[in-house]
Amino acid sequence: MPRVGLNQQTVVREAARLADEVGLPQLTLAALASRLGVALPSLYKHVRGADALAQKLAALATAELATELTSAAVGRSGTDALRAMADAYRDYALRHPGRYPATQRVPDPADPEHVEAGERAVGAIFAVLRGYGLTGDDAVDATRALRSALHGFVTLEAAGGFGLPRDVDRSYHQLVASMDISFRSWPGTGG
Amino acid sequence: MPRVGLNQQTVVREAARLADEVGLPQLTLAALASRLGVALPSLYKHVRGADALAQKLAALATAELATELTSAAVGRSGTDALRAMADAYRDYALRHPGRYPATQRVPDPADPEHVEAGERAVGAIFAVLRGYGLTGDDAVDATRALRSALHGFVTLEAAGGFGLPRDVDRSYHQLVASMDISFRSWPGTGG
DNA sequence: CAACGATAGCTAAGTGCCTTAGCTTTAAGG
DNA sequence: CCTTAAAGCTAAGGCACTTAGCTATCGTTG
Repeated sequence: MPRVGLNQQTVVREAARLADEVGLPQLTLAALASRLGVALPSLYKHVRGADALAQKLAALATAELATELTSAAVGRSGTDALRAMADAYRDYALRHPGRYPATQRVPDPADPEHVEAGERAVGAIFAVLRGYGLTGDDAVDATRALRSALHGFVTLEAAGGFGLPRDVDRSYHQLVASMDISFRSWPGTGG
Repeated sequence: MPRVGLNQQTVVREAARLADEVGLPQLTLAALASRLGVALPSLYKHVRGADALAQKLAALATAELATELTSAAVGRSGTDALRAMADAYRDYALRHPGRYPATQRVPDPADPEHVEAGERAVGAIFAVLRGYGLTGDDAVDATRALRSALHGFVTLEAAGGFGLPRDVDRSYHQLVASMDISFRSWPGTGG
């Protein structure tokens, strides 16, 4: 029995690939072990268990998403930045149907990389909203609004929740355009 | 062994109650059977299996949500209707943490009541948007935007995704206010 | 180069959940 | 009263997760 030479990173990375292929709910330790060419209990040498794997996968996916959001916004501002970031967000969700839902897990305080990834993702959104002059409580509200809109849209889209034939790309761009208008005259009370 | 006298409706209703108490993922046939005072396989006399139960629960919850949305909007229009409906939406999600995620399941074409419930829910939103003068493709886009925003918000809220101390109620109202503004000058190309 | 120790990976075994098969008994109706 | 549909049961198998304990590999060290 030659050793395969796994470590936590290879296991989590393969879990991410598998999740994208078969869907997050179908990501099972059994399937992952078979994919990696080891017996199921061997995975426990690298990951504490199924829940811990899900958490590490969340950290990985959140970090990836944060990086894509950041790099989409770099060098742009205002409407331009918002559109680029929104497109990057949806692209990631569509390209990674298994990883994306994993990003919804709340960062584990015991995993610094996970926490940092979450902060980076929210920070990227915050930065774009700064370009609209939004700060303080207004920025918090606007960040929540933008996250809600983007997350809600891609979730409903992925779930097949949009039944009508109307072009989904176009609906998304309309949504982003409407958020752009909202941010220009954010209805905050100012505090 | 006295008969308990179950039928599909009592089973599904109890499943809904249980889901709200313990969370949708923890709604298990074993827990439900024990709650109803029967052995687990007895449930199969009333429901085809775990997946069919989830579908019936989705139909129930979707119908309830549709009813609440409709009754919130009745007798109102414009901003007033939008606010009332948005509040009803979030109230339902918060009061029914197990039922609400069940509503995200795509209606089963083989279950007319489920399909009808889904149409009723979307129809309620459509009706409110008609009050903003939105019709045709614009109404489709706006409906998707509103669903995305509301669903995204309550999902993130329920998942504990809003870490900062800023009042969540207020953020929600800001989101709804911004959607209201957007709908007044919907950025559609006109079709 | 040989012995050692850490550990990757294995088999075995137990739990919980879903599902099917087949039996028993209730209770409704002729 | 007797029949019968079906409500509910026990038994048993499958799949997923987890733990315990063993084996063998490989890097390190004497």
